[in-house]
Amino acid sequence: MAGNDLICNSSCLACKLAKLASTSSDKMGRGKVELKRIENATNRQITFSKRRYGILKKAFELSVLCEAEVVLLVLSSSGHSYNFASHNVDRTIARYRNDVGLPQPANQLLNTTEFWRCEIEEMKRRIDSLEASQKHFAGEDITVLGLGELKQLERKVKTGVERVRSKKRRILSEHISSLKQKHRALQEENTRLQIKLDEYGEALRHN
Amino acid sequence: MAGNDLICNSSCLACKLAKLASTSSDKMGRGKVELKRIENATNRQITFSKRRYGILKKAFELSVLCEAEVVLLVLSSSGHSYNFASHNVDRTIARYRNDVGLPQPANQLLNTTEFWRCEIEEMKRRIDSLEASQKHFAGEDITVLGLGELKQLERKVKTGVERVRSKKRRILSEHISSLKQKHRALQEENTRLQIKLDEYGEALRHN
DNA sequence: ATCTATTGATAACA
DNA sequence: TTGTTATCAATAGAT
Repeated sequence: MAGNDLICNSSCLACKLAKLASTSSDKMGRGKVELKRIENATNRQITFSKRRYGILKKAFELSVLCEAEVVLLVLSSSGHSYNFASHNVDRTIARYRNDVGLPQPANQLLNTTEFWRCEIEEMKRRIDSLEASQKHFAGEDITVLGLGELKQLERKVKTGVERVRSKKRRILSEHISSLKQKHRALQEENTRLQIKLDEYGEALRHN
Repeated sequence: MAGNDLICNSSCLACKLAKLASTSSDKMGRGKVELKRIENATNRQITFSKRRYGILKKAFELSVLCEAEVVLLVLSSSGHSYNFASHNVDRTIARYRNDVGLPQPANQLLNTTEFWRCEIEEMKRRIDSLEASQKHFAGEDITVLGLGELKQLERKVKTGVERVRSKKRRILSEHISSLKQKHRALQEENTRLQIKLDEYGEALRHN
């Protein structure tokens, strides 16, 4: 719920979008696309270009067709910024603030700034290292690794595969046995019905 | 041209949209719709609702798929406001201003505390997700995964193993061939030395 | 960038 | 308004 508030401040329609993320998958074009971060950087960039154009067009159309005041800001993860404004960015932002109710700025806590800087630096390092080993698990960017590291990595990844496989097998076999059980139940039901039917026919013949 | 500047501040892709207005007409759904204000108020309202939902969805998808920071503000002509923000409206606006090179309005500049909060929250989330998938790669904590996710994971991990193995093989074979080469070199050296030695012995005998 | 097979969005209608 | 459907638009993957 708190998460939704972050995503949507004044329109509850937007809140539904958050739910969409977990339930529906996005299919478009030739393939299926899960509604989650596109991992391949190249594809992500291409999709970004295409969809960015698409949504800017939509924003423009909405403003023209429905006489609405629209601002769209898009910042890529690489830092580029793109925007559309039907009227004027600042004016629309001002209006939006007015509608939402101006949040008054809080005092700046200069004392903690340095602390947070460190905190953030640390987190960034952690993210970098995690991303690196993530890639290594997938066999990417392993040029930098030496033979010892490779051996260690191989061991880890191998047990990973084993565990994933056994888990998958277990799920599948559970699925299968549940199906078998259902099948058995249906067969029994069938037999029962057949007996009833036979009895009925017998009764009819005796009349 | 001046009109285009109003519509698009930093992205020239958006400028093309203005040209679209005069050249192409928008067809969608059952009928044709000219790209101009819908005169019928009822239809305008209906279209506004539907397209508003559509574009909010697009904004959401763009932010998720491409890891972009997106803000969409829509103000209807009747004064209602709707918005979507992938992260936080104020933060994104601040970044946008920074990118475009505009000075931050004073009240926003002071609000950096909130900005850092968001930043840190985001990093924490990223770390959590990375740690989770890290564990998944190693076959830990995979109880939470469904069959589909397991299959996907298996595929990734399998290619990971393959790549790590082939890299290891390559390193080993390079190592081996370098050893062989050294061995060959030593053998040649040996032969040369032997010849010298023989010549030397020969010379001695003749004296 | 350009081209299609597919899926998505939506105008009109109910 | 909410849903349905016929059509056109957007776009994922391939080139």
